[in-house]
Amino acid sequence: MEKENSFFQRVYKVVEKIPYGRITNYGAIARYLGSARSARMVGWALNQTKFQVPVFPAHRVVNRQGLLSGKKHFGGHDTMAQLLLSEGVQVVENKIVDFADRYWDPIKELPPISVWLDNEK
DNA sequence: ATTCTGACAGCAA
DNA sequence: TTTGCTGCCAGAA
Repeated sequence: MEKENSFFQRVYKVVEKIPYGRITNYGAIARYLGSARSARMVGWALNQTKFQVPVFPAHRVVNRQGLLSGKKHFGGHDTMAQLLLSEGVQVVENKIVDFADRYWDPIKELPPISVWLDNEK
């Protein structure tokens, strides 16, 4: 069990806000949360959301090159790619085709994390 | 308690 | 341009 406002919890809150059909990357989330060098941990956090119900949109997070680096953690074969395809996001050879157009940056789209946290108190 | 290992990314060489 | 090291946080051994 983690603390309520642990880094992990924050990651989840941000990922939940990623719009349908849009994607972002690990680094962007880390930066948004104020620890720019924790991109790695974002992935680690998502790893704990496997097989969660309702489906946690972890498939909307890829690495900065648009590659589905977390693919293997979705069990089966191309589950991650298929989830994306079902949202209209084209994937070719583990890579998102129109990455730039689909890109969603939490830093631009969401209010500052500080404001957000206040809101929930 | 200490050490290791990640779904990454930035920077030094 | 490519490779390698390091930071960051949490959990497992």
